[in-house]
Amino acid sequence: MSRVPTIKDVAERAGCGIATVSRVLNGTGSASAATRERVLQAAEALGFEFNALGRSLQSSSTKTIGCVVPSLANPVFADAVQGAQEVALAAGYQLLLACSNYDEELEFHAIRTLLAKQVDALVLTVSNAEDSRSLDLVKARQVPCCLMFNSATASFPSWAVDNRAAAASVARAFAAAGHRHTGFLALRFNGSDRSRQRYEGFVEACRAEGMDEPALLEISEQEGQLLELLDALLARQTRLTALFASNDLLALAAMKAARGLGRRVPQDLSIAGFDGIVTGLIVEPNLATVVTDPRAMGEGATRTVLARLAGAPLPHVPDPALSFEFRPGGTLAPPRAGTRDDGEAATPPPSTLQPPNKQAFSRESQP
Amino acid sequence: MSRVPTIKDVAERAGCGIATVSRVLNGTGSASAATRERVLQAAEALGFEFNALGRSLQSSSTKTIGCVVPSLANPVFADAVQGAQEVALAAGYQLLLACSNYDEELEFHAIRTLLAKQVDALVLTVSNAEDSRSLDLVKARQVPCCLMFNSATASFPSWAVDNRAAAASVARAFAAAGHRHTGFLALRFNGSDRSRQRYEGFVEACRAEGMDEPALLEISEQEGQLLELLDALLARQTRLTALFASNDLLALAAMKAARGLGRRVPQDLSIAGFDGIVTGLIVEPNLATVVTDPRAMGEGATRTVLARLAGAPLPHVPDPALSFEFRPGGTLAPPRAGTRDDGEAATPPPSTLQPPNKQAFSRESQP
DNA sequence: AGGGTATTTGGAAACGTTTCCAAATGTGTT
DNA sequence: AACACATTTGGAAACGTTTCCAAATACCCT
Repeated sequence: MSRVPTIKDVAERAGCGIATVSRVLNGTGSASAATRERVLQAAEALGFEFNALGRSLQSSSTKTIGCVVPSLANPVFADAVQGAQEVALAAGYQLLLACSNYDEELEFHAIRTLLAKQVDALVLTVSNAEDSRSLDLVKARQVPCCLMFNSATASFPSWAVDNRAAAASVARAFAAAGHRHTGFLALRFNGSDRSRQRYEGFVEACRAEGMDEPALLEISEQEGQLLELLDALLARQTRLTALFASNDLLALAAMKAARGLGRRVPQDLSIAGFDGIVTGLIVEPNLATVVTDPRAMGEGATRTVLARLAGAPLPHVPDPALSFEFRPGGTLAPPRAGTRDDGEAATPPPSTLQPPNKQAFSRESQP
Repeated sequence: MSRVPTIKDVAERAGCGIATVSRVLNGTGSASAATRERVLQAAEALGFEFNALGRSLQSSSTKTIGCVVPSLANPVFADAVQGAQEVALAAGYQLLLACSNYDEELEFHAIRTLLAKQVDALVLTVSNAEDSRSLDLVKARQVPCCLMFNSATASFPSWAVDNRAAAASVARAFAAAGHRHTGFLALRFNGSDRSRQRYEGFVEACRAEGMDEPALLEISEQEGQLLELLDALLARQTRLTALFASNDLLALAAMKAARGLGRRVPQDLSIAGFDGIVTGLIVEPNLATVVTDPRAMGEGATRTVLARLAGAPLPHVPDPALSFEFRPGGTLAPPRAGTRDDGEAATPPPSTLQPPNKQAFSRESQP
């Protein structure tokens, strides 16, 4: 029942002042061999551990980094957080994690709480980086902050992919395969500026390629019935020959739904995703997608804020326009002749790009 | 450049004492309408927010729950953490997250740090719950703690499945299909007591079913070449007709490797996994597996510690022996006649169990 | 032995809060 | 006008550290 020992208890037991204990245990300042020994002994005997609260209050550094992502259910963010966590750990920091669930209100609240807890820095993926109460708050508080996935802003650096350019590469792949009637599939559009940017880039590139304006298939908030909603949505879209989903999870769900409706992938409907999650390489045929490296983003963003904290030169942020790679896959093929409405012969899908990544499993783990 | 305002600044601006500010802003104790107004005004003007360090130091409560899992790369843990996070948030707590990377040393260090940061409680998945330095430390510190995935111990409750019983159900399914030569596939065995328990349960049940002693296929530490190692491993095991992987991720990898070796699944090799991750329902054929609910475990474990903190009656922990369900799948079928070495006719796989969960996608999210 | 320097030591302030307690102010009653 | 009593208020202690600074002690040299 004895409460957790404090430095005072150690001092008393060692018969010295608390200042001495602090110096000995922290290895700062000098102490005679005799006292050092007594202090060490006392600390050991009591099982003493410093209370980080007192320390942080005094030093105004918590060795903690706040991290906010929309959700961990998407492996993209789980990987990023994992990367962030590892980098933080290596530098002696810990991660205070919050999930915003794609809700701007929750996001704001989470960041406020993290700031109240005096995190030394923030690593965030926000709902809308360009106009964000959350980021305004961060700016006002002057806490080092780096974004992930969001595009960089005037105030904050970011480790991200150029979503517009990446989406354009999908549009070009669709065009090269001979598609004209395409669709863009998004889930809860307004919780994610990334998704909107992908849509914009896709529309623009489709236009540039002389394709029809893509249909926007948006699924709203409802939880728990994604497959049903997709069924309904796809059943209505009979002209589409190619579908670009704003992420791989959605693409895989669409694939399943389409097949449930009796539409073969890719013969009746080509599908491309975004992110390059490993599941896309497990399904048959492999999912065509834009491959990104979420783990690297989490690591990078964390290294960036750590460098700012250390006053060290900031690490080089890779060019977002070069941080992705379109990966062809069996889900993307020319439309069948019957569904094509232009006169050209079917073009084979581009095959100049790298084969599916053999190492993709390398980071997997076990329960 | 002005530093973050403290309660003292507010008091000064409002022309009152800090005690009054504290009372007004916390809504505790009384204050005249006039002062209340002045305080509110001053706080607003300065953009004041309480510093949680000072508060926690005084109240000895940080409203923070420490959480340690082996890794977020496995969706099982990502889901559990997500669940824990949501439950914590709803109760006004935040999650301080650490990943142990299946390393007992890292695990211990993480928990020590969390304790130093004065977390109010812990939610953990440890390497080995029965004999754990980490848990000894937790016990010594008397911090409320609940496990996830690990089996409950004398000292700590847990939200988990009965790994032995679950593994036995796989053995029975193999037996019912007519398999005799089976194998158990594990990755880094000694980082996970769950994996060991599954092995034990599997071996025991195989014995009870009169099958051959299962081959143990263990993959050691090396990162970055899982598929290659699997290839080598499987190439050597030609007698096996059925393989039980200690988790779905591994099962899916094995499936891919087997196919790469020209062995058809399930005709040449049946495969079963563990966890019931959604990817198993996306691949063709669907992965036979033991379905669990990791999110519920994260939520439950967190509710358990929250109840202890609140002095409320602890929530009922579901029976681990009933917290899983074997799900048949196309990857598990009777062995081909040629590979069978007993005289019996092939038994069709059990079909009494529920169909694959249609709602499995319901919790997915987007980037 | 005495003076000087180098080392060791502990008291006290500070970090930002909450809360106890006593003082001050306000209200109502005779 | 005096009193009892309720409300409002602020000073001060406490939470557990680190660190400044001055005091105390040790050591060396003449």
